[in-house]
Amino acid sequence: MGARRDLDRRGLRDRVYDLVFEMLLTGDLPPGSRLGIDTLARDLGVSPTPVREALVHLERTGLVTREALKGYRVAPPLDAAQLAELFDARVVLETGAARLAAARADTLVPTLRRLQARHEQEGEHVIALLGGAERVPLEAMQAYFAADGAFHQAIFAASQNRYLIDMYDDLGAVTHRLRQVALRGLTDVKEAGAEHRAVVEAFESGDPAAPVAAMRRHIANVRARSLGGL
Amino acid sequence: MGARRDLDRRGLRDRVYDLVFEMLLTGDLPPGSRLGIDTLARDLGVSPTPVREALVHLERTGLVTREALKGYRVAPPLDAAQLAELFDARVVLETGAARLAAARADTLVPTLRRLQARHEQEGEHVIALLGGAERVPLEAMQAYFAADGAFHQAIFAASQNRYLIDMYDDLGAVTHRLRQVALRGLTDVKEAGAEHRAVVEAFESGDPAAPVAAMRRHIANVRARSLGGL
DNA sequence: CGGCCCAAAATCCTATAGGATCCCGGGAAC
DNA sequence: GTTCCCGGGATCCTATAGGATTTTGGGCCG
Repeated sequence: MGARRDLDRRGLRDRVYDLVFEMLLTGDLPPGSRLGIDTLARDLGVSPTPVREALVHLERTGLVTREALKGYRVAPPLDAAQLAELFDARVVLETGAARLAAARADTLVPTLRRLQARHEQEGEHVIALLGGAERVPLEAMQAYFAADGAFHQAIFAASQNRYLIDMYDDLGAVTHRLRQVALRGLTDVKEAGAEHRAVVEAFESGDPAAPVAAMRRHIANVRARSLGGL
Repeated sequence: MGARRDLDRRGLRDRVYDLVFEMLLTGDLPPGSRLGIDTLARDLGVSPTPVREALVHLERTGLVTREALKGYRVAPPLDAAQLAELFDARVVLETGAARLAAARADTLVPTLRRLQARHEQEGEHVIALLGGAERVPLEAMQAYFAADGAFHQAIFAASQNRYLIDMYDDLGAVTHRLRQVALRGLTDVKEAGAEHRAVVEAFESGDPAAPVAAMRRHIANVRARSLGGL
């Protein structure tokens, strides 16, 4: 009941928000499909009111869209233009965060080394599974992406800038959706690992401009690999 | 009644959002003061339900804060750390937008010239009023800030990146709050005008890196002038 | 056979009511 | 005198009901 109490403590609206958020990230909901308020309320066993508020909250994340008096829908898939803009925005944020984080490279580098090791480990795991079966289990992929995300988030954390961190989190929700569509080739695991290593070494170099350049190259390569697969 | 119909068309919740948003931007609400849902509903003549949803929407802008089961409050004033982070984030976004906008300098420069002229005009207006009376009318100040904002927003518009634009708008709400506290000296009107001119010329130069550098200097100077006044 | 109109169902939106929680002030116990 | 407890008031949160709007399906007209 302690758990129940914690949930009550955050309010039912926040719980509904988390639930719907997860539903959207799993991706089993086709983009553009309706998110009926009453339907959601029935499925979740709550009244429409907290569902409405959770959807208002989700609307600002870009995961759902709203048309007044017409209801909510799962956000449509990203078109080519949005994809390009998304990567441009990521370059801006990630290079900016790298520039700020460079001032705290000494404390950042050990963390980065650890996360990079985890990232490569998960990558090798994926490669091993890839050789065996023809479909990699979802869990392994999620672990790999989580390790990749942790690496980037560590740099933002080191920037110690709450506004950049918030903006990156917002983009992260959209980015996650991207992975469902343009599942970038699993063959880029080695390259991504090498680029992460280059980023770490750039932080070690002491040159403040080096991490910025390394990160810019990394995102550009991710972009090329993602769009190339289309 | 056409207007009434348009308002109905957007939903009462959106209207309440706009109203509360304006209330917050005028700044007559002391930071940290409570935003009671029932109180707001009574003042606006609506039921608590749309007020609640408008506040959920506002929560994600950073203008109001929420404590579960305790209610909403006007966001507390920005402390020194937040101020520093805010300017760092602005540098990241504005230099990034300038880098992207540089590719479309030819169409951007005429617009910037026009907005810069308007900015300087409003600036001279403020200076003239400053010489006459001891307090500059609020309208003149708002016109000056609006011209300043339009200049920066034009660069973001030229970046043609909806994510950067959205992020800048979000920061804009917080930035506006800053002006109420750290009303940066009116004496910086001339300097700001010169810096804007430098930005325009940097776009004209054809060097993609020039606008980035000019914008970085501009924000750094704004920061110095703002924080110096404290 | 295609297009238009209208009515019914579904859905959204707002209002209201009741239960749960937090805050505050008074009184008793140590 | 201080601390603890507790009861009333205010506020938030969720549930439910009713009005307004959109959508859909059938029938009618051209």
